[in-house]
Amino acid sequence: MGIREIAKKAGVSVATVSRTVNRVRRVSPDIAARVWSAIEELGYIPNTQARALVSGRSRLLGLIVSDITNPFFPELVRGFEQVAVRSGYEILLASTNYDPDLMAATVRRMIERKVEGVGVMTSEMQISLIEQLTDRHIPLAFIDVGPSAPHISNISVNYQTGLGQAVEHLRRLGHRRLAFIGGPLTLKSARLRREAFLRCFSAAQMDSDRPVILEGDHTLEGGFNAVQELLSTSDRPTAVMCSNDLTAIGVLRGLDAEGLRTPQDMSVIGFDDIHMAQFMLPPLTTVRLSRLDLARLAFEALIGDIEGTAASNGATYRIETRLIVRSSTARLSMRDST
Amino acid sequence: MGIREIAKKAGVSVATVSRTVNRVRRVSPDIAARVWSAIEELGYIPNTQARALVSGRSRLLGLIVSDITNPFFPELVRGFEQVAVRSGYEILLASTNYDPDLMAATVRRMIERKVEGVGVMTSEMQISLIEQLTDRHIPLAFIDVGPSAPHISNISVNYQTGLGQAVEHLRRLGHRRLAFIGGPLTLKSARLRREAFLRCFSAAQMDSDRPVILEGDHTLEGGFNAVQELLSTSDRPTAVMCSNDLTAIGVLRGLDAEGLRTPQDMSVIGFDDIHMAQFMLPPLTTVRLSRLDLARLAFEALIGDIEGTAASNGATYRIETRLIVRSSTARLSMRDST
DNA sequence: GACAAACTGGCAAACGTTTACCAGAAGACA
DNA sequence: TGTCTTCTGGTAAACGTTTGCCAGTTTGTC
Repeated sequence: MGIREIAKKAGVSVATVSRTVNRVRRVSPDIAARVWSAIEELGYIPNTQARALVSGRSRLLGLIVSDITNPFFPELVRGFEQVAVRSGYEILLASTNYDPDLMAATVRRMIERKVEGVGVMTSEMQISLIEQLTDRHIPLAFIDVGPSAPHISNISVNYQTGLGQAVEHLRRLGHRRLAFIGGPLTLKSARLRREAFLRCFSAAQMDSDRPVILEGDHTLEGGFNAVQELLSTSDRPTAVMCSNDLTAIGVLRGLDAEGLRTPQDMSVIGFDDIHMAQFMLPPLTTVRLSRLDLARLAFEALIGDIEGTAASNGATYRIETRLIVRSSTARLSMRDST
Repeated sequence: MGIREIAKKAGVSVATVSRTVNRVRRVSPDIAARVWSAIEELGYIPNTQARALVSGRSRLLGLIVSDITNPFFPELVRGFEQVAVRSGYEILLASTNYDPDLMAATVRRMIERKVEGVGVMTSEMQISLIEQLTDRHIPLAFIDVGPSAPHISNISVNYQTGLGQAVEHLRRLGHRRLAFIGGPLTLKSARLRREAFLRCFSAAQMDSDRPVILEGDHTLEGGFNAVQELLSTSDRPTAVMCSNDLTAIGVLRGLDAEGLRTPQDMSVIGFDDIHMAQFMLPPLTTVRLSRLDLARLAFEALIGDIEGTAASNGATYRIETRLIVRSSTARLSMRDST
């Protein structure tokens, strides 16, 4: 079950077996054949740990997400896994559930396992933790919120495009009073989305008051609960933009609970375009942020740094967003336009 | 950065450092203190690979799911991860996407990484693959479909209870013509659900024809597409039971597309009770199968076998299901009862 | 006070690989 | 034919830990 047995069975040295398996340095065809058949016969599978120990390469990548339960992430995880496995890497997944202690423990686990890089798909990461990684020269790929430093790549999401299209879409439908339900303000990525929305709102010249800004928490419950608050505002908005799809789905449900219909009584737009969005009632108009692209970019960033093929310090990748119009938005009805 | 540096800094041997870190065999308090402070100072983190190599324990568990994108699984993964990490294990996640080749590759990866056990949360596993694992004495925990053999545990889901409650619920509401949208017939777990439904149907004495049985594929699209077929049957059913929640959600959407209302025109019941089910419009009546319990049981089964605390061959664990009534089911209206 | 038992620390051999270095054979070239 | 390369295979030293064994010291018992 070890390389030694194979060597003995094939009548060669362990070095030759290793070289055959790894296809490094020519080994004569007949000997290689002997080795392969011995491997076949004994069902030998190399031990990655030993391999990693001596070669210094674990071929392990960390992937940290904030909440695996949010459908956005499984789609991202799948993309990341696919491309990683194809390149011979394994992935170590961790869901931190927005808990800083868990995050710290996670980083430690990743270091213990000697990951060669980690994708951080969440914005809650203390500087000290980042340093623990970079001090050990472990490349990091952040989405949006990474500091710029050597061995840290950033996938920068262009919220502006999609959000701009969304606001414009609502404006054309006659909406003037808009609301925005954001994520927790402690999350930098949530703040970015909110700020981008605000900019788009200004740019659209709605000739109206400032939009109503509500704080959600990127969960279904958060969206549901925000509806009460939304409806109790004086001069009630006619359309609401949400910081993610989960929030929007919660809003849909909340509106229904209050006896309001979407989109007749309120237009709703989500963000992310999770697969399920198109199966909602009504199908959700939302801004698409491709998980597959995100996963690919994060992986490429990491690999580029690890294998030294890319400029290894602080590359920034850009990713676009765009509006997908479905049926949760509609022209403002006369009754509401007052 | 290795145990050697710590030893030198603390003025002790590597053995002592190892023993201090692992808290095995008393080491005198003052020496231990010296070691710990050296560790602290140098920011030493042990190398798991070296550890695993010599101790023969990787503290790695495999978790194979069929489709990480199905919300049922992330919830399960999270539970599994939580309890595993708490016990000092790491988890290697793989999503096979129902692809046998991917499954084979996955098994190989798991063996290479020397996992100590694997939870198989999918039913597509060829005998030869199972053998690859068991030949190496790697414990397996299956849900529903595992063969019974040494080192193979099974979590057996009692579909009967929940499904029975569901059928009875529909019967009381006056429904007599039922449909069932199953998963792919190639999936054993899908077959089990279908058969359990059939048994419950018979038991309920519906004094009617056999139910309409449709084949779905456990996806949103599958549910959506099945609706056409469902509506085109002669003597159209008045209620439909789905093999999982994703299918049910697809059905909700499909019915809406056909201009039918749920539950007035058709009652719908799902299976799993994914978190999102209660946020559908209407909130989905469904049969709950606790992911957390499932995860816990699978983990316990594995650990019991690994650490030899449990009867190590072929333990079977049982898990219950129960109906959660929400709003996607309603009393059969006069118009439909013919 | 003598002897045994129990502690505690160090030395060195594993664990299963990769890989630098070496040596012999074979081919190239004059 | 002699010398210089180029190939190809083997030997053994790593990689960073754990742990069996040994030895020296302390504690306990009579």
